Amino acid sequence: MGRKARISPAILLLMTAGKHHAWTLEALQAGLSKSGAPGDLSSIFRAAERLVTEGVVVKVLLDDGRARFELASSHHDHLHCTGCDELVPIPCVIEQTTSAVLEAKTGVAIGEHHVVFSGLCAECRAETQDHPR
Amino acid sequence: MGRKARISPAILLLMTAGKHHAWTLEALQAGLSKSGAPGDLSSIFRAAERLVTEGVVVKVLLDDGRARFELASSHHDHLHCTGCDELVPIPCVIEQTTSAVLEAKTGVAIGEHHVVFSGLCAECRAETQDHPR
DNA sequence: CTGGATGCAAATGTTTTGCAGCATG
DNA sequence: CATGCTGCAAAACATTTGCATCCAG
Repeated sequence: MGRKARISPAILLLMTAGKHHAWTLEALQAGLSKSGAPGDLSSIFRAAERLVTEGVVVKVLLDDGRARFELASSHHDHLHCTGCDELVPIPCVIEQTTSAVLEAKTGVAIGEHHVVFSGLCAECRAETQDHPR
Repeated sequence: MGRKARISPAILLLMTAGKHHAWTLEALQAGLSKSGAPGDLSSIFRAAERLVTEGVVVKVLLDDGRARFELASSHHDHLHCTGCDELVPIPCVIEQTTSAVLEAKTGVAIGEHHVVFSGLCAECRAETQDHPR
């Protein structure tokens, strides 16, 4: 085989550590760097994509233009704090029947859904008060 | 004031015409061009942003990396056909209580939510069968 | 040796900004 | 003749790819 794949395992380690729920490529790079495993964004990108292909990790595309990677697990939706940028997992809010009804109504075969609630977490609200403008 | 703003009204005209529900910048450019009002993407971009600021239009960020603009109206969610790339409006699927419960549980002050169902519409499913690979 | 992983650099795709010109009022 | 919209060009951003290299087996 090839060189001992340093990045992929390190990514999984980071994610398992649980500091964040979802990681941008830059966050991964920063985290890896701290762990003494610096790496190029492209390498991290490829490792992350590899993990996605393997089904170990899923890619979450937020509408802020940056993708996040998180450990694959049962489906859930997300809550995005626009202040600290943290992505918090929440139980899926779409009932199974909802998709079925939509399919019946629209004729569109629904494959998946993405739900993102956005707002400010308690901490960020406090900070906002400190710096009103 | 400045030159008669050609683009903004033309955009609204296009959107009102109702050919699509949501328009990417390129779709707007193509549509305007057909209407005899060619324009630069940057101008269209600025006009669209202006309309957003005025509250006439809203920007919808899909996770395919391209923003869409649509006429502002009552809140609704979306159904995205990944085949023809059309964005279909659907009634909001998030109950008011859902957000409230989430706020209570997480402490996050929820400002808004984005729900996008994705799949293949009937037409695109048919085409897919024609071209299995 | 061989194949996969890595780093660096460059290409991509889209959005955004800088800047000078010009039409409209 | 001032305002602000426009077009062209280039910057900004995040992602993605090309390519030569390197290392474990």
